[in-house]
Amino acid sequence: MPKLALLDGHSLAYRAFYALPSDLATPAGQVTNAVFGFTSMLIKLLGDEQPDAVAVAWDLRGPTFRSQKYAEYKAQRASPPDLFASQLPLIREVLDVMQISQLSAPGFEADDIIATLAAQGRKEGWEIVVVTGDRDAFQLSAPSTTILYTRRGISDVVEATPAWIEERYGVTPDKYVEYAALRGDNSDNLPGVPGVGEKTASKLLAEYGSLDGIFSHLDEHSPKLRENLAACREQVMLNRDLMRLVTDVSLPDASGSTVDLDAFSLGDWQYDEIRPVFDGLAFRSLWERLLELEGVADHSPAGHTVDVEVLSGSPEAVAAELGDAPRPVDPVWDGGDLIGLTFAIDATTARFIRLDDVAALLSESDSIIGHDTKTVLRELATAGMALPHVAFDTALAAYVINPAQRTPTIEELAYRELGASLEPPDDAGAGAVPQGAFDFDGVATGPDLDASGRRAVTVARLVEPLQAQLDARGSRDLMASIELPMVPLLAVMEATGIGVDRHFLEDFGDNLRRRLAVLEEEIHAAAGGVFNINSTLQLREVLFDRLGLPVLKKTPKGVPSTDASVLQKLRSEHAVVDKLLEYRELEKLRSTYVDAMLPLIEADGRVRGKFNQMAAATGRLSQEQPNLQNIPIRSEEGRAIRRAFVAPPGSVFLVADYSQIELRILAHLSEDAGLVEAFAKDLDIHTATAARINGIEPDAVTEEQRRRAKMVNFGLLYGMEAYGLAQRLEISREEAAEQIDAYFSQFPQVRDFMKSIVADARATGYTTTLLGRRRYLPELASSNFRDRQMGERMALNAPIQGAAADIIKKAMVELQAVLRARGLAAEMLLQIHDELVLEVPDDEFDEVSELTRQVMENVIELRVPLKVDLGSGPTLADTK
DNA sequence: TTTGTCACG
DNA sequence: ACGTACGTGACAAAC
Repeated sequence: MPKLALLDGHSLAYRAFYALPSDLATPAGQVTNAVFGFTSMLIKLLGDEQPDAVAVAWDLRGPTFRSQKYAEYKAQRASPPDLFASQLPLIREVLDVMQISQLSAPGFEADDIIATLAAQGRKEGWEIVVVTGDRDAFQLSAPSTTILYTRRGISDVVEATPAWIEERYGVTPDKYVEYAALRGDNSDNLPGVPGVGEKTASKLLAEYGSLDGIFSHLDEHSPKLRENLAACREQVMLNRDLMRLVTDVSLPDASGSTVDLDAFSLGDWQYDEIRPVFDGLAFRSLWERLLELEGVADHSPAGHTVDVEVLSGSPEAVAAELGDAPRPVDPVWDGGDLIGLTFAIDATTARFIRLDDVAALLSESDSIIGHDTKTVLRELATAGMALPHVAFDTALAAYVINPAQRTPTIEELAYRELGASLEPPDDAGAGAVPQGAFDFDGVATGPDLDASGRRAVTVARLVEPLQAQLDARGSRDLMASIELPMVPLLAVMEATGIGVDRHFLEDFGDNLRRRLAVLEEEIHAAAGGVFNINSTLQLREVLFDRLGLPVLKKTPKGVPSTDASVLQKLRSEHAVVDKLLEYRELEKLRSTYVDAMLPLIEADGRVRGKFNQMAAATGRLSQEQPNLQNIPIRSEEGRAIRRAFVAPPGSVFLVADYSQIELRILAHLSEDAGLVEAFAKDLDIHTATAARINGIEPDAVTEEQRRRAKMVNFGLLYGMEAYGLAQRLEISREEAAEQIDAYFSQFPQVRDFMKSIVADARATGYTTTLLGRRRYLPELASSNFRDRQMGERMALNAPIQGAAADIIKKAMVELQAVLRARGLAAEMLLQIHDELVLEVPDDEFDEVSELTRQVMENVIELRVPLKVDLGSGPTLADTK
């Protein structure tokens, strides 16, 4: 028996609207609670009831036969809130894209349409399921017609069978209308008989069988009831007529009096059309539920079961089966160790290769594709194995496509790009496991190889759509010639690490602790009591309440700040402030650079941080555990930490840093004559800037003038305003504004460039670097002034900081190629944004120094020369 | 997990 | 009246 599901659109949408929170919304701010709830109910219905055909009936605005018969019908109803009305077109869109028929008829309500279709369907041998939040539909209940009634919310659905209705209301479905007519319906503005509620109505109907029976035996009722019934007779009869659903509504596309119910059959869903609609509504979980419905596997690109075999045999035989590179791989981990790689063979097959055999399978002439390949390559490098090229990396591609987003997992990417639901790995034992992996009871256990195979296959499928997006953004080259070659290089750098003098660090830590103990005691004495100096809460109390120092600045939360800029200004107010500044400095060194570093030193005396290639929105690298990009250098005390980083005997550190690379990029991009000339002449840029701002000769520039010009120069790169400059220079806002005005009048092309950068970013929604790296700036379109201003500053900075990142990455790739081509043993260890640190054997020093400078200075041709300063020494403290 | 602070470019 | 210079990672405290 075919099954037809009939839905009351408004009724269900309304239930959803009030059942779900109105903060359910798309990122763009469209509230979607009704759409979500409706769609959720629809998907549940499709799964639970498995109907063959579905139709949704809608009420139309305007008069109905009911309102014409009875002007008060639903007259008390307020018009629905805008938030609800605005969602109805979205529900219709969802239904349209799912090819579900929608019906309405002028002068009738959705219920009438449903009653008509149900009556016809029953005649034609369909099983009917009516889904509604309106009790009027109970009159349709029959053995072959189930009413799914949403009692409350969207999940409390009851199957209103004839038995259930009789049990609940004491009447059979065919008497329900008369029962309801007696009782009335407040929501439809139909008054019932006073004194007649649920109990009396069902009792009367049970006794007299019908309204006619009740009214023809009026004398048998109690005087009060008799009076009320008599008075309401007209109203009750009217109620009955209005509540009785019409079963012969003439519907559009009807041939004669009947509709082709087969036309409501569910069609083949076009997932590529449905997905954008669900994506637009941010319906991620609903999309996944949709995919889980029966019949979906055939349409789901990565939903195939991937057959994974644990391959044994000679590496040559495996290589033959794997075919030509590049090879899609997924790493298999067990307890933190890489135990092998799964290679995708085709759309339904993959092979797991143990790590021991991988070595014979992958050489420097091979290439792989994968998701976050650096993690794998680092392990291979650590094991001393040759590293293959990386032909594509899906995680890295996602980063280049949009560097502001958190790096997606392979599952997220599969969902986003392929509309494929990729099951996360099962718990141990669920899928195929590596051969020989058994637990104590002899049950196979270990990493899920099926899941690994699915990931490897998915990686291969993702290349094309991601590459297309890279192409569309003009980022193909950036990806191919910079980001991808960086992967094996960074893997080697991570595996190499840097030498640390543990004993020096421990001694330095002891020294710090002694001095901190003294300072702590002195600070407690000055404060008149013991407190935790590291607690800003407690320190605030001491400084501003107990000692009564003035509050100069507040934190974003509105409480007094105790940061270094505040303490600096309070030095003259109280002797404890100097001690606090010193305490803070030493405590930072102790906690972050001594105590945190010591446990990271590995057995061979080196620390191995991880470079993050997909973190910074500008294209920079970052580093963690430990982060060696922020080792102190500015203060004398902090610089001492650098003595802990040591080159092995027979080698030295070579430090090569770009001089003023960001200002040079600004000169190049703005083509400002003054700036370009200053760099062409290799002048001290801050002195030259000061000379021009002040209209004097460079020789006449004072220290203070240079300091101010330097601040202006740096501030420019960040979209500084007068307020910020004033704060940093500790001058008045007016003076700061004058400095900035003077700068822009001397360097007018810089001003024009900055204006055009922001204008372009506003027009396109993104910025682009010299080498094709995009950064999207949705903040520029924000309705919030502060966010918009932030967006403008980011727009100014991103092309400059990003270009610098592009340039040094390109230099690293080229330098590595040259070093390896020449068979040199020198290794890159660190990249600190505009600086490279290499470890160079003494006998290679001259050659590597010259190569490094050559490569870095000539990696790209700008309107101004790139300049590299070199330093070297046995520790990082003495490389200047 | 968030906040405040501070190290770097 | 607000907040006020870009980009990171790490620590300690406090929730």
